[in-house]
Amino acid sequence: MTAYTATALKSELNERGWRLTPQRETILQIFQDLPKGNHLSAEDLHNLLQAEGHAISLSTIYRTLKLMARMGILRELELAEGHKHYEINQPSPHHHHHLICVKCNKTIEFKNDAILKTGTRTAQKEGYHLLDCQLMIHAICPACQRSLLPM
Amino acid sequence: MTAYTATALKSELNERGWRLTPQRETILQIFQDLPKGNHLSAEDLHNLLQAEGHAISLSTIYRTLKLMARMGILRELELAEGHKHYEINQPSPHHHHHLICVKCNKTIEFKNDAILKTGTRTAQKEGYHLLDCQLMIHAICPACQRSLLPM
DNA sequence: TTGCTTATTGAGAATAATACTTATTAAGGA
DNA sequence: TCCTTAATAAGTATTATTCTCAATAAGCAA
Repeated sequence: MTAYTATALKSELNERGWRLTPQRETILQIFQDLPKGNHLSAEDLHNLLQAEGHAISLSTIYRTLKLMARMGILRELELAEGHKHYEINQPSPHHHHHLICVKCNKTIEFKNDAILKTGTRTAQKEGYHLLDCQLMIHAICPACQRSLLPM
Repeated sequence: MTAYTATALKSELNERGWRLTPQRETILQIFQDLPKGNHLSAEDLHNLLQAEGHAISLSTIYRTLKLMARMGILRELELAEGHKHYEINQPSPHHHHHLICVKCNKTIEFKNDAILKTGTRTAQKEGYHLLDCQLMIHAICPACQRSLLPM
C-alpha cells in the first residue's frame, strides 16, 4: 500500500549526490515485503538475504540500515538489549508504538494517532525535520510478574 | 522534591530478597542530586563517582543501572548511538520526553501529560506493570539541515 | 550481639554489535 | 563512452556491556 518505489528512493538519493545500488534496492524490497509488525536486526536481514541468494555483506547492511533510518525510510527500534531492529516507517494509519517487557522482551504493538500528531507538532515548533516518532513503554508482562526469577 | 529515600530503596530491595549496599545508595544519591534534565552514561557516572572519591567499579555501575531501570527508579535513554544514558524517573509533573537530532544528537526535552496517560492506560489494559514511558522523536535539527555533511 | 547464608562487589577477561580501513567495483553525470 | 567518486566486500578494530570467580559484607535468625 505504501508503494515507496525504487524510483522514489533513487531520486531522493541522487538529490543528495548519493547512488541507488542493487544492494539498497534489494534491502528496501525486503522491508516492503515484510509482513506487518515484523522487524529485522542487521543479522536477521543478512540471513534472510543469504537465504534468498543475495550475498550482501554485513558492512553494507549496517551502512544501509543507518542510511535509511536517517532518511526516514526505516525506523530504528530498541526492542531488546544489545542490538537494534528495523522496520518500514509507515505513515499515519499504520503508524504504531511498542509496549515492551524488559524481562522477556515480549512486545505488543498499539496505535494512537494523537501521539504522531504531538510528535509532528513538537518537531515543527522547534524547526526539526521529523524522521520518526515512537512511544516506548517499558514494563513487565503478566508472566514475568508472576515469575520468581531474579531481576 | 522526589525524596525517594534510601530507606524506601532498602525496603523495596529487601522485599525481593535483595540488599541495600553503600554503592547502590551512593548511585541513587548521585542521580537525585543531578540537576533536572541531566543524564549520565555508565562512564559519566563512573568518572563522577571517582571525582567524588567513591571507587565503585564499572561492573557494579552497569549492574546497578540495569537493576534500577528494571525497578522503575531510573529511565534508560537512547540519546546517542552506541551507549545508553540514565536519569531519575520522575512522576507526572516532571515527566518529560525527548526530541533528538540523529546527526548531532542535540536534544530538546518537552512535556506532555497526555502521553503518560496513554502509556499508563495501555500498560494497564494489557496487564503490564509500567516502568517507563517515553516518546522519542528522531529528527534533524535546523543546523544539521543546513549542513552539507554526508548522511 | 554473633554467626551463617548468600547476594554483591571488584578486577579482569570475554563477548558481540557495530564501525573502520582499503583495494576494487560500478553509478551517474558530462 | 568515459571519468569521477560513491559504494561495496572482507577483514580488522573498536568499544559498550556482560560474564567469571574469589573475596566481602548485608540481613536474617538464634
